[in-house]
Amino acid sequence: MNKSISDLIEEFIMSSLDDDDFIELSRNDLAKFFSCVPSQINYVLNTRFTPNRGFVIESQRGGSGYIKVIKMQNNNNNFLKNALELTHNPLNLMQGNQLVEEFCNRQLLTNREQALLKSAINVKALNNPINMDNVIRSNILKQVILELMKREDKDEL
Amino acid sequence: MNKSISDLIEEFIMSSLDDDDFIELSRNDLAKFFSCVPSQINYVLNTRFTPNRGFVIESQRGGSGYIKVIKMQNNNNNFLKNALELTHNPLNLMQGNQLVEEFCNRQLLTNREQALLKSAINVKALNNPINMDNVIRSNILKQVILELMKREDKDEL
DNA sequence: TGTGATAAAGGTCAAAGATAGTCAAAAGCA
DNA sequence: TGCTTTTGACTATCTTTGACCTTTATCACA
Repeated sequence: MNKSISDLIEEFIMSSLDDDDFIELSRNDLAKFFSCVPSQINYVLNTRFTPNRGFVIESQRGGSGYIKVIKMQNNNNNFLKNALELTHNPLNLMQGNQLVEEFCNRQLLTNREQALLKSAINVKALNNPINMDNVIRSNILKQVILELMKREDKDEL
Repeated sequence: MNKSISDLIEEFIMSSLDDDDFIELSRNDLAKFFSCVPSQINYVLNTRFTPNRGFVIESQRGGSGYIKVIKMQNNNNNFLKNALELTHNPLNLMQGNQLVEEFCNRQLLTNREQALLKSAINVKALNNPINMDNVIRSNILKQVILELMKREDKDEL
């Protein structure tokens, strides 16, 4: 696959996080390194290092400013509760997929289950005449989360 | 018989799939290569690389977008083929659940997967203002079936 | 020492660019 | 004449870019 600059920046940050729970970076330097405009760094952070995927961003402006990308800890109980909160609002395809991926990362779903659920919430599945995709998607995920909470520690995965 | 451009495009994609289970291609490049309009690629994909013939298409728009043509592994399973037929019509809750149970009986889904999918198609999940539940339910199951046909694995993590 | 100006970060948002999808009319052909 | 193929206008989605905005550290200087 032809990788976009955003993909490369994502990989770079991701691999920097291999060893540590967080990294601190300079938006301007990173932009220079990848020969892109600084705001593209924000684009990557906003679309790829989201809470749904288990990341938190902290930053400071001004002289000696920085951006800190933090990998969240694995506490699945809170995670399920938070996830349930998320389903109170409509979720677009990307947000829905990210949530499912995060379930998988946290070993709450197998890869196969991940793939099946992504199919269940994809555009073709939910395509409907009144454009309620995002609402239905979050309803579906809410029910799935409730099911997961119900079964937790009943099955061994 | 005189071959149409669509036939040639079909052959090209087909032979690209000889060695691999999937290929990724650029709609615009392929259209340029065959000196046709981009939408003709969609025509070929829609008429020749259908689920019935054992293919699934995935794609992404925007910068560094792509089209992925995937050879299904499991498309000889007659039960799955029949199930796919069923999803061409709306399915009510009972019919949907029965279908999922039948998958489980035939060892195409684990018990956990069964429970998750039943959650995904239950009344609360699909509740929507214009009562299209049954249509959406069958769309969801169609996508799940295609995913199952695509995969040959039983389970893993 | 307090403070206000300035420079050096990072943030936001919308436009432009790059792909792919849809649909129906036109063209071709059996 | 009726089905299949070809075309292109319009739409949807993702990425890249840049102008403009906000925040903060620091330094000059009263």
